[in-house]
Amino acid sequence: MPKKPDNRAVENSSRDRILEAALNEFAEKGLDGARVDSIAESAKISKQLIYYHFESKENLYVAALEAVFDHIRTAERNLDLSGLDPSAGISRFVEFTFDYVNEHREFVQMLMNENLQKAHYLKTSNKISSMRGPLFDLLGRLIDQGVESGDIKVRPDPVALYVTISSLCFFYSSNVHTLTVAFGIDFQSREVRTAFRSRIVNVVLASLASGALTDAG
Amino acid sequence: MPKKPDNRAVENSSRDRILEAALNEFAEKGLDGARVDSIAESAKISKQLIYYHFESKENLYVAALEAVFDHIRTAERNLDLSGLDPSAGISRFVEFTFDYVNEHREFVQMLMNENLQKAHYLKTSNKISSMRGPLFDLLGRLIDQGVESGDIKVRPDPVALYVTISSLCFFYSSNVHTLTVAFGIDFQSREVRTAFRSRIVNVVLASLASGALTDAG
Amino acid sequence: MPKKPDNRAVENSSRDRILEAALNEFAEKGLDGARVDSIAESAKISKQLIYYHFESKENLYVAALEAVFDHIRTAERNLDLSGLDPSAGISRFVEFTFDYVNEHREFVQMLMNENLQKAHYLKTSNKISSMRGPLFDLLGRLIDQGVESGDIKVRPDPVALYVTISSLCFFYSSNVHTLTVAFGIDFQSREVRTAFRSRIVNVVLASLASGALTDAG
Amino acid sequence: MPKKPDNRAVENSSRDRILEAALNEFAEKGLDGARVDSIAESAKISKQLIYYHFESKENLYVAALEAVFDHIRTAERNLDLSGLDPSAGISRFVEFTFDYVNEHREFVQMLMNENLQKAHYLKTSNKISSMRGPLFDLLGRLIDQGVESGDIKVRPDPVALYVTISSLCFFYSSNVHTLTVAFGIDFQSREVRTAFRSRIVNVVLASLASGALTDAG
DNA sequence: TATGAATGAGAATTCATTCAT
DNA sequence: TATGAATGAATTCTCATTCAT
Repeated sequence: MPKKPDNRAVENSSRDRILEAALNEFAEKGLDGARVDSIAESAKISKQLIYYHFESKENLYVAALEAVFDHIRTAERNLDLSGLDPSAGISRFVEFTFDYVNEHREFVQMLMNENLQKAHYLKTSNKISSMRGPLFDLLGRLIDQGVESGDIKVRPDPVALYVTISSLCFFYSSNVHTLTVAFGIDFQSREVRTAFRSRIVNVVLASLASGALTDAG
Repeated sequence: MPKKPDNRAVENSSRDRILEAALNEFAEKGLDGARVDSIAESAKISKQLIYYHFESKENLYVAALEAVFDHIRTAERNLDLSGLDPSAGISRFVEFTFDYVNEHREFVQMLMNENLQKAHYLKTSNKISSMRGPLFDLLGRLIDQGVESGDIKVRPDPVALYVTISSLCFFYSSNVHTLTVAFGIDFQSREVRTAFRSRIVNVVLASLASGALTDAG
Repeated sequence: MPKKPDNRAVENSSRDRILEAALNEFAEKGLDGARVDSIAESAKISKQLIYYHFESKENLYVAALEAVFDHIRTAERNLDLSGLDPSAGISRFVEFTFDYVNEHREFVQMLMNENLQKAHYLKTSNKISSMRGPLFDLLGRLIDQGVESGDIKVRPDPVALYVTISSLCFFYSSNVHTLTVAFGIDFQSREVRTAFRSRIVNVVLASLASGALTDAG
Repeated sequence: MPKKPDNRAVENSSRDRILEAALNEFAEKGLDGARVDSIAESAKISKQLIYYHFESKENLYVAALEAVFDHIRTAERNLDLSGLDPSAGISRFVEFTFDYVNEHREFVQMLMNENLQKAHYLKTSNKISSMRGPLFDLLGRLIDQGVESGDIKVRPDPVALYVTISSLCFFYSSNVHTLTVAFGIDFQSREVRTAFRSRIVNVVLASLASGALTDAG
């Protein structure tokens, strides 16, 4: 007379389901536009359970925000650049960034939401201690390596490099819709994406080579 | 027996005040977050008057969106690059873009809002016929000129160039808050801004020179 | 073609109707027990109008509390003891108090509610500046008069006298229900009430005469 | 094969803790204002256990009400007036009452709550058979004694006497907060309390002596 | 053109209670 | 006896919109 099978692995805990549903809802609609009812519905639990687990809509939003950062951190930590020369390493780095923001629109949307709210909840959260993540340090090491090996002639400012890469990758993802309307080209299509992806790598490498990103500006 | 004085000038002003207040509110809070009450309050008129002039909150949002595009178009039309060689012209172009997005956060915010809503209202509006604006054509002409004069060795894709410039300028403005949190540097300060502004110019010129932005990618 | 008749006098403003309904509801059920829905229903207006006029349930409670104090103050001011000798004046005073608390259960209930909440809202309200009301001063004058005329042998402490009268009158009204259960007598009936009313007068006069209420205790 | 240890002593304690916590909560907040969650928290047990022991919030309220009456009955039964002459006996009686209501605010609060609800649950409870308690009978005997001995000239109505004493003592405790606000005197302080305590004794004795409390009124 | 009063539909949140273990 | 998870039914409050003038 066996008890219920242990299907814990199969059906996520309802807390997890709530968080996942919330993430989608908040990413798409923002804090104000999101509806607790609709989160409950997609998580297939009663609305009240949300309050049981998360206390308030705002708290849930913060939890979703933290989840999104958790995820990207893990992905970043798994990025392995060992064995690549500086230039290849930076290329890989750019590609990783471009792919991540294009495959994880929720992350991009949450970050946009946060910026629209002047980073209000990011500042609040003490779980998102450092927003930079491990990749920034990686970038620093690549620069050091490149300068040492002579591959990089002029040492770029790491922040400038990081922001440049972020700008080029993030904007493509965050502004797909207006770009698509503006140019009548489908920026979500594989072709356009691929073309921009490699151009961005080129732009970054050209900037490094030219010394455009030095500290002095 | 004409009784009503011709107070069109006065009447107009209340409509304008509403639009201005709405623009601020929508830019900061988005369509969902914005409150009609709060718009009425900052415009110092009754809520009803908003409905008299604009019919609905949604309409008012569209009007604000159109106003924002109206404004940038006018600014773009006033940009005079005559007498500048291609490289200087493109530099000026980049600087204009950078300055505009940093001085007109409402524009940036409205565009972010639109992207979060998959450009829903931009697609709808028939007043915002072309989103590209006059500058895109200007850019085309600069490229032609440069290629002809030999200043530009490899003809870049105009869309790629435009998107690159936009990415670098827009992201800086749209993500100021998270950047500030991430790096503990005040990205709104004049110094940091100036440094990034000239670096962006450099990046664009280096990209052009290196042929990173050709059609082929 | 006459417009609607001016029936303002007949049908109270809806704000007044809300306040009246609220007073009844809060008196009977307390702040927590009261239901905004039920207030709206008895006032025959939409629930939302309550928020339009009073902002919150709590605010409405305070308004009701203030109304109740407004009312008793007016009644007190209309009490005319001129021409009565001290003893008759004090008798009249006691009777007035007894009658008021028995005819205005809402007042008694609101005061009980406040005491259960440690006078939280009474302390908050700045409209209920002085809780003592004009009667306390009147009592002081009666005492002075009586002492001067020799009718009152030992000067009583005015606070002690006031509290004694209040105790005897208020308790009868506030505890009618438990008294009725305890003694199987209907304390709300005219007979019982009348009997207690005159006994209370006697008790107060006896206390005064005996010097039981002097300052020293 | 008895496995369960006899932990009745331990088990009991959680039931008692619930009851104690409930009593405090109900006394302070009333039936409507009380929160089951908050009772569970202060009793340091799970909310479910409350339902296990008491079935419903209402039941728990009744249990708390009964507990409060249980307690005062026990205290009353322990009051020993033997060996005191009628006047001293009545004084002691008054003092006991005054002290009890001032030291047991929960009792006072529960009674106020009941009166606000028109004694609804008092009527219901069959455990609180007689609300009068043993003291009322004691009072009757004191009167008989006093009349017989000649100490009391005019036989007072026992109910009138009881209600008079209750009024004076109970009101002081039930209305401490509003009195404190009204007169700017701390009615909870030992000094004020002591002064009122002895004045109340005086008032009662004066009333008895004067015949103010006879049946006829 | 302008407003104060009023409302319907919804939204977040609360809370007593039950379920499964 | 004990608990954490879960829920139905309210309940307060919000907000875009309309009505009457």
